[in-house]
Amino acid sequence: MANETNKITPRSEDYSEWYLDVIAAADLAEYSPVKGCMIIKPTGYAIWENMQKDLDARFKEVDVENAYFPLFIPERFLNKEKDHVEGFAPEVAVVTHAGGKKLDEPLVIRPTSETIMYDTFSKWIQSYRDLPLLINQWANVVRWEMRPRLFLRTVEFLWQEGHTVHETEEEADQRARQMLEIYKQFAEEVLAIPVILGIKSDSEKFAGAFKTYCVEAIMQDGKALQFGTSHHLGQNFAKAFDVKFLGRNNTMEYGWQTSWGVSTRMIGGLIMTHSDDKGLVLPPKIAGLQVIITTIINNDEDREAIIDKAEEVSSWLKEEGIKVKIDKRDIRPGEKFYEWERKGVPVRLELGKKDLANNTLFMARRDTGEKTSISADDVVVTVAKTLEDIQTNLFDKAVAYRKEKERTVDTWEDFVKEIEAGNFVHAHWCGDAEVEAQIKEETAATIRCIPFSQKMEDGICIKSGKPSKGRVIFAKSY
RNA sequence: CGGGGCGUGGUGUAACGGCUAACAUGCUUGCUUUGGGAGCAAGUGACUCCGGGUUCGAAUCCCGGCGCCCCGACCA
Repeated sequence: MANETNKITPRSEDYSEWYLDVIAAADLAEYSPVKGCMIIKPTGYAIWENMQKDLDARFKEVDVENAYFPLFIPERFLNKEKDHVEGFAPEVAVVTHAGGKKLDEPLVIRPTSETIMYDTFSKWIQSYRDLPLLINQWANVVRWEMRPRLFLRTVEFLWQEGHTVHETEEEADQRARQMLEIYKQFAEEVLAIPVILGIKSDSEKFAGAFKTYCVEAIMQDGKALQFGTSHHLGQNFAKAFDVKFLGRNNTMEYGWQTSWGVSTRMIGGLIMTHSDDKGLVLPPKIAGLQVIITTIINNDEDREAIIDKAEEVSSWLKEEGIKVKIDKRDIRPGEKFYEWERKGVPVRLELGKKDLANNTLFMARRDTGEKTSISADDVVVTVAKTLEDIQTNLFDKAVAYRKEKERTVDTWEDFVKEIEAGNFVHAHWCGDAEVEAQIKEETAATIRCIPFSQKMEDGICIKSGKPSKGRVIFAKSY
């Protein structure tokens, strides 16, 4: 472990250090020898697996199927869509040599798979009867980013990318928004992260997209995190890759496409939303381990009885589908408590001589730190209810926090002040990209999204003074 | 690529240009312990990142490398 003393910098002192300390203390990940790449350790990967499992089930419910496409993309594929190549050119890794010789055509390591998938889709699709085509892929992608940050921005990352083809523009748009909604539900129900849905301004749009919808979340330092995106690609890629079909009226038409994805970045968001200065805090629904039973053994006579009881309680909980483990290591209790706290296990049950005598267990919850003695007979019900409580409490806390950080301003002075203070600011914007760029230049704030919840109201742009029809959300972001 | 910081036992740190490079922690062994990071004892462990220079003398000062971290531009 990077930091054996496991001291965590308080959030108030240095947010970045706090974030890295939590990751180290919970043993989630570390940087690899290849700069910018990340090694995800078992503890961290377990979280990813849980995310995959839950999302996969949600995708299947809306008829999306999994497939896998190659890691390598012929360079010419990328060049076919103008905005796409311009957007990704600076950050792609290219293989020029293989098999001991120079390749005739360089191979790009996928930064995303639109191009290679759509080349294939064009062969799969003949008529409107082949539509909609709904494909998802779990994969790694590589983007040579300038500055890495564990989970939030690494050179190689794991993600899920969904790609669909539709007969009509409306259907594609609907699908893009449907997947966005699924991300929202997943974020809020499972990760307990409240999110805002909206559409990106042109300058923040995905390279090659017609519209980019997004899911934005707010972290404990007030910065925004793009949690996920869903793009309505229009016919841009279809035209570039010849994704055509014979329509109902017997004419050839280009498909309407979408793509959508979430990545290991979500783990970063999870950490920054819930964790505290003692370490990781995991919502029960995503925790690899929901309950840890720590034995407290004073002398050898009690050892067997305590362990037996722990095993018994553990089996009751397992029967209810609760993920539980017993820590019977022969070390002092405090050491165990601190360790599981750092790792974010939602509920800790302590079992010692006194509990055995009273037929009780001592229960501590990670989110509030609250400790109570509970009856061993009711342990299953109590723990199940507590897990639910923790899930709800974490979400409510995050919602309250977001509310606290949201501001509505009408003057440039207030805008600058609130952005400085690390808030999410609702403000009028005239829609001019140059004004947007100027605001970014002066305050480091970007338009996170034009929220779906935007109320249409006349106003004047905070920067240019020109008329505006509604407020957009500005914030500093990761 | 720019700005800042830092390289000393496994880890975290200390040491005015001057004694055998110190302290904490870890690890090993033994005993005693166990309801919030235990105690005692003995042991283990560092060419002070590399290369040069200044000096009677360098972890310390100078020059040059290399590496790491943070901040910014870029981004899921």
